[in-house]
Amino acid sequence: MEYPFIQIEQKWQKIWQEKEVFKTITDSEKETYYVLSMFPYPSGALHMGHVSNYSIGDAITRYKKMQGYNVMQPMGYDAFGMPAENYAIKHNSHPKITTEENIEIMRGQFNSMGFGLNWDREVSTCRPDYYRWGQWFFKRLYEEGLAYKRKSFVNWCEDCQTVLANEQVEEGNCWRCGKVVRQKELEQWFFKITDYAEQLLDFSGVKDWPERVITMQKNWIGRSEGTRIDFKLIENGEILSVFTTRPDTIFGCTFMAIPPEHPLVSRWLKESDVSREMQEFCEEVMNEDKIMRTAEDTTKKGIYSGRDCLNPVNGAKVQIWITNYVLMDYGTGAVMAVPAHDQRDFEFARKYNIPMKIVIQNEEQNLVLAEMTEAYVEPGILVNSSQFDEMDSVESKSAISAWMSKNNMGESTVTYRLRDWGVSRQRYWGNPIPVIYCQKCGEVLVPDEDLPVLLPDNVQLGKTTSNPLLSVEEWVHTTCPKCGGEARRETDTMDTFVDSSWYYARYTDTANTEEPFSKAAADQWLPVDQYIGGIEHACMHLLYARFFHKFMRDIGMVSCDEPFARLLTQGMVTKDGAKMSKSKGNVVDPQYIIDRFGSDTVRLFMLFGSPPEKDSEWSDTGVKGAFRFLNRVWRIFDDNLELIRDAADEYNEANLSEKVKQLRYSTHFTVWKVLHDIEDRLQFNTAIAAIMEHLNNIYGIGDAGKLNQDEQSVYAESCRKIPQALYCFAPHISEELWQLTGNSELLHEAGLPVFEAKYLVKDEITYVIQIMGKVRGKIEVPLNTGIEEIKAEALKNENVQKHLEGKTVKKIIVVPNKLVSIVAK
RNA sequence: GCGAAAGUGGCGGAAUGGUAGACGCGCUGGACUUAGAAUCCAGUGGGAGCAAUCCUGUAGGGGUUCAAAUCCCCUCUUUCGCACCA
Repeated sequence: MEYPFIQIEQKWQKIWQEKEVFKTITDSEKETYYVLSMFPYPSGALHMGHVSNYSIGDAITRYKKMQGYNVMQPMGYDAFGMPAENYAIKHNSHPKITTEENIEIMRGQFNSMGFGLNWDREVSTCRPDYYRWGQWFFKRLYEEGLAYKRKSFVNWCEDCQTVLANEQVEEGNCWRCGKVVRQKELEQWFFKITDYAEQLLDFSGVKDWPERVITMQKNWIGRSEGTRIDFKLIENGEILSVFTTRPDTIFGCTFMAIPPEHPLVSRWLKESDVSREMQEFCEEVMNEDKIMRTAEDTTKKGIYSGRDCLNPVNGAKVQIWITNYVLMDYGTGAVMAVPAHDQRDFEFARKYNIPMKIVIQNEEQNLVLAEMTEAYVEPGILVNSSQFDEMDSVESKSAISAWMSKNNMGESTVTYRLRDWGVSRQRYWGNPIPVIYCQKCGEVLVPDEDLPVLLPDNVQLGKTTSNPLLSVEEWVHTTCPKCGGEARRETDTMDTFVDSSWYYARYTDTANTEEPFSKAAADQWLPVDQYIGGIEHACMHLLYARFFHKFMRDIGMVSCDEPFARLLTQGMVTKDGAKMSKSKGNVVDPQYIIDRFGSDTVRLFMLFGSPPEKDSEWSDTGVKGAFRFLNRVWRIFDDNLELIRDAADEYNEANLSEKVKQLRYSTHFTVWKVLHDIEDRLQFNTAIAAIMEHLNNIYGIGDAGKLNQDEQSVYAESCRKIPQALYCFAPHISEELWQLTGNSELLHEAGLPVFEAKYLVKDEITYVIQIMGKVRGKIEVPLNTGIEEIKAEALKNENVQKHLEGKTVKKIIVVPNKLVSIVAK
């Protein structure tokens, strides 16, 4: 017989809803706790990854509820984005319709899982009441000088007349028509996240983030101290700046390397005397994959631009080469090449017969150009460097920088790998950028009272050239808010990362129609106490959200420095060792599993399978195992209900058998273990394992009816603790059993289970005896036995004596309550 | 290529310097049953042995330590990210 999970789950979901258990309490004296799982893209159905992720959030929510916190666990939808638009183009539908349909389905699935979500606070980024405030934020960023426009390259398919995302480019070709993708320069909007680079490197405001996420973000930001050096073009004296971390090698600079994207190059390409080879070279390099281009083992190539500049320190003439190994996005987009002391420059110079010059000598002073097979990149002594000769190269860096600064040749500077955040998207299904272009007034922001700029419904998807919104003539044509004259709307929409950069704050005050959220609501709830989501967001989403948060703080909207106090990066759900995906055909539909085994079983399996931050492997038989366990729990209660419900709390210690005393130890140990694993380690799999082990111990007692009355009390207690211990992982069955055993309050009101420390104390301690690191025996000694006595006891052990024969004991190490290690030779 | 992490039985995993393999799956044997399913009990890294016990074993190689899955170095493999996927 299977336990009646369908009735039980429906019953409790209804009760939680009717009693509004998971609504936040207003004006509460209780301390708040904000649990947030990354909101899903409404793809149409929950997948196992969602179920796994949200089971973690719900377990934490229920734990904190039991602890008495005023908990908020909201849910919403990251509803803008490319998939909905692509789907609409393919199926000739509208993203608004399909998205809302999908949201309906997903909400139903969330409810059938019984998650304790605060549905009053649902957000969906594609609804005007949400995206209105995204536009509002764009304006505030603009006003603070943190939103600006500049030219930038995009993937462009000439055939489809459209901009392609990186994932739509397959081996350099368009995913739809297969034609080659080119780089096209467009005016684009950027957020100046680099202004916050220094603050984003500071993680002192977070309480508990995985060290690896912090490391990844630090590397992503990539702070680098160095020197800006200004070279002058010979032809017109124009300044070409480079950034270098090796100013000590400046006297060894023999050429200049710049990428084809460099503004100087675009200018030269337009001049009449430009060579065909140079044009072709630039074209070719610009369309190469950027990751491959910077790869160390990629063949370096370049072409002499025909222009030269002057090395400011010695007036040497330096050729300017256009190359494939320098990126426009980093530093100043130009590199002073010192082939003798940089490996990439070395390879390049050898290939094109560019001269080299040694300016740093090794300790033996025996570096000779002709014999070098690779660049000398180690520190050394400066040579051929004028007044800096004989200086230590490391020390010379600051000296040379200072000297150049004094003589207006450059200065010390800090550069970041982090680039400004390009937010322009030439797509329909996104948040319109609230800017109007007027012939007279130029770039004008849409006034706050006119927000939101509504996304028009009647767009011609897939049939337009370039930007979809351009097809809606009546929408594009508008009047200038300043002069009332004819004007056009910006037709770019915003990156969906903008929407997800502040949603956590909107949840605190979703009903607000005057502002994104009130300061009071934000102060009550922020920062998010526990944020849960995938590691794949380590650099982008999490960094963008931190940037937004710091900006919101700077304009007085929030008080704290960080959006997410604690972060848990959960693993993905795999099957047959691979990520579940339609293309691999290894997708398991959660709904089917919920219908067959119930939400409690699915949750229990997902949480038991692996620790939350690791990937978990789906297993059909494993799910049955989780189901079997819940049935075993149910059966113990079903078989012994009167006994468990009615047994007296008090009992006479003298009448307990050793076996029952061990059961009592198991009860209290299990409670301790569950609390410890959740509270201190967020490791649910071992907490669940402990409950399973305890249940095995209960089964080990056999027929409870045969126990004496005092023993039955202990037995009853061992069962009564289970609903409280299991509540976070399998809440429905736990509530049912709790009620069946005579309790009228709900489990979150009952609070966390308690254990008694006195029952965790064992009077005999087992010591493992090691000789030279190998286990040779075990001894049982009474608690608090002295160290000398333990040593003596260990040496008496028969097997130990056997292994000590012919050896001398040099040292005995005693680790209290654990082991004795004997060193003998 | 660069950055980050992971690698333990047939499988998911436990142990974060101190008895490797808790717990679950699977498998094997037994009980119950006309039979099957379900359930319950027992066993289960590999090797030797009747047994006590011994040897071996945490991707591979080296090191630190009385003691290493755990710390350090090198190699290999897998996963995530690389800025227009969310």
